[in-house]
Amino acid sequence: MVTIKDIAKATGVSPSTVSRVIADNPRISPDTKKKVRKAMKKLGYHPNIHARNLVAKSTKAIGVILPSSADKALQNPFFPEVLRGIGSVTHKEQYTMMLSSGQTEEEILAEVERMVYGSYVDGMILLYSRMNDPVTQFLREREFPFVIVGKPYENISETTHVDNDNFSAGKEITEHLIEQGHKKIAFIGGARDLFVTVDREEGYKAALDEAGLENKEAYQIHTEFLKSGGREAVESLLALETPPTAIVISDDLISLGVLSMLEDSGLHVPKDISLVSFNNVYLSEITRPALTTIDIQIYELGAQSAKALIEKTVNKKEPAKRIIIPHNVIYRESVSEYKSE
Amino acid sequence: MVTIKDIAKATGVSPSTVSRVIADNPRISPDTKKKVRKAMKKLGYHPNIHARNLVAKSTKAIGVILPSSADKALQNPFFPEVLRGIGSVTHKEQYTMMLSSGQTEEEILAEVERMVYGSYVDGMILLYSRMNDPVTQFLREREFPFVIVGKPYENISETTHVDNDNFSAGKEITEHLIEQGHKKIAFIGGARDLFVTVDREEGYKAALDEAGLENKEAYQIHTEFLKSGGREAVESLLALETPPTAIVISDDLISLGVLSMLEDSGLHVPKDISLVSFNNVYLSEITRPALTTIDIQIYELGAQSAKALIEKTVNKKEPAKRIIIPHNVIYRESVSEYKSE
DNA sequence: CTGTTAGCGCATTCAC
DNA sequence: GTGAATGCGCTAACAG
Repeated sequence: MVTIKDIAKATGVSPSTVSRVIADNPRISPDTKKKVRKAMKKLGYHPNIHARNLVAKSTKAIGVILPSSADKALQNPFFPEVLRGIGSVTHKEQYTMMLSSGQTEEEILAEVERMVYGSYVDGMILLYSRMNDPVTQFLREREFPFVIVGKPYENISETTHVDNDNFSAGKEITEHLIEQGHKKIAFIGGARDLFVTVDREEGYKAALDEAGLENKEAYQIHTEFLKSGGREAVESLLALETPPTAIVISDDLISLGVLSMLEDSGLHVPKDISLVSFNNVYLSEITRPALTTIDIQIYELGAQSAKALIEKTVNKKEPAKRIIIPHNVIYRESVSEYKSE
Repeated sequence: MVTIKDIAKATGVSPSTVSRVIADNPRISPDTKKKVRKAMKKLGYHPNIHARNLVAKSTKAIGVILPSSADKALQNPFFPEVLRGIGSVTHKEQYTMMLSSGQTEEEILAEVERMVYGSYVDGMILLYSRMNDPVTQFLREREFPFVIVGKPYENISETTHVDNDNFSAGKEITEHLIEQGHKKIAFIGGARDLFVTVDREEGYKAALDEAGLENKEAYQIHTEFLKSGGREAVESLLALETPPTAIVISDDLISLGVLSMLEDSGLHVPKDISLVSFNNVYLSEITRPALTTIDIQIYELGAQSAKALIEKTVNKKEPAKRIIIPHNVIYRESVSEYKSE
């Protein structure tokens, strides 16, 4: 391993000079800078982060916390995509990205504690948001920089987060359905304890209200992201005496399941029933018909969160921010006009 | 920040004793251990990794390299799942996991160099395998510990990797089709420069050969993982004068697209045509019909690779290993018996 | 069984 | 503009 001393010896200057060259200290003569840099390249010098961090107190690393991996939601293509977004800026800023999952909430908390106490990272990005989350609490108490992707449950105004305007998104997409003549519109969402779901649903309701449409309780169902649980719910929805002619679904992944079920029951999308959803994950292009969905710019969600976090870590007094990533409707083939009989 | 000294002072012992307690050195009396540990807990001591690593030369961290993120393949649910597997063992072993993506090959190489030269990590897991990969080459030259998930392109016997027996998997699943009476079986695979694809295809061919079935060139097509490129290919396959009655598809994700296309063309799976694929990603349960697929145990692939890597980093002389994770067929509804006319 | 000493690689005073 | 000295927090000899 080639150290600062080695290159000091090689160039005949002192270690501190080399250190200053690395930091690009303006008080070093251009000549020696050039000389030193040449030697660094020639000998293949690379700074040792541990030594550097030990003294500098900054790790140039951020931690990314995934939801507990017991959570099937992890399978959502959402995550690789945020990770990509985060990675793009950490890379550009020469930051390092530490990933932490954990099967249970306790495991996650333990990892987070280790990371902050052991000074592994300068800040954290939470890829989930839960009520009474011990991790969030811990971070807040220690005043450790963090940002949430999504909507915080508590202290919203004091915690910087990057999110979509899910209410508006829900409203817009529902309005699109209404414009197409639909009047009986259902909503299928994931677990109700997620803000995303709730917000999107509120938007859906608001659109119905504004259009003077009936807001039927029976039209709103909540089901697990994946798997069978939802089957019965959807079936009962279709068995209603006046079944919906269109459905707003809170996540592309759920749409996939619903789509299959529908076709299974002999209902064709969009001929017999229309479908819209959210996220614009690659899946939504592959399905037949391709899904009309809201693009929430997942990549950008990640990139912006990383940017905000890094800002926060370099300037501890950076105020809490709320960053809203714009969304837009991607029109594809899962919606058709409804002609009232 | 509470250091070793603080707790030394608090308990009236020397810093080294505290250090020894941390390392659980057997030559420390149970009494002082207890005393010291109590103080650590009380004062909230947590070791500073940077200090520790600076002297100990081991980072207790591993790097995980994703394929270049330009690659759409990153969207494959395969990745979150391997990550989960890796995370489970890093967590258990108190290791840390650093993630690195990068848009281009050069970016990735740069990150890897930074990681090894800056002694960020003790070893790396590569989640891809490519011909003439500069990263692999670099790691090999520097004799830096790494393991590949998948099959290495060069020096197979000298590089430890964890993989499935994709040849057998391809053979078995094809045999299943043959047992069901199918004689005209096609193969749809991803890019041909991936070993996974090739191996699975070879297995498919071997099964045909053994059964004395014709191995038609026109029955084998290769298409991008996602998107439209494949549409025409599949359509031409169906337009053949004797179209296949069953298709082996190299990845669940591709199956999803093919499935939609098929239903689109009015062909019902499995009534009109049977489908089998690989990976057993959660998607394969959701589709209608649910896919008969090969479970390759992605989670285990990740976990074993992490285990192997950690072993290798603690014992540098650990010989190169090849770890084969068993697969098994998951029978679902995308296959039906073929009754020859 | 425990304390003392030294040093890991680097950034940063303080001198000159 | 540059060098010498100091210390970050910890582990690892070497003593005793």
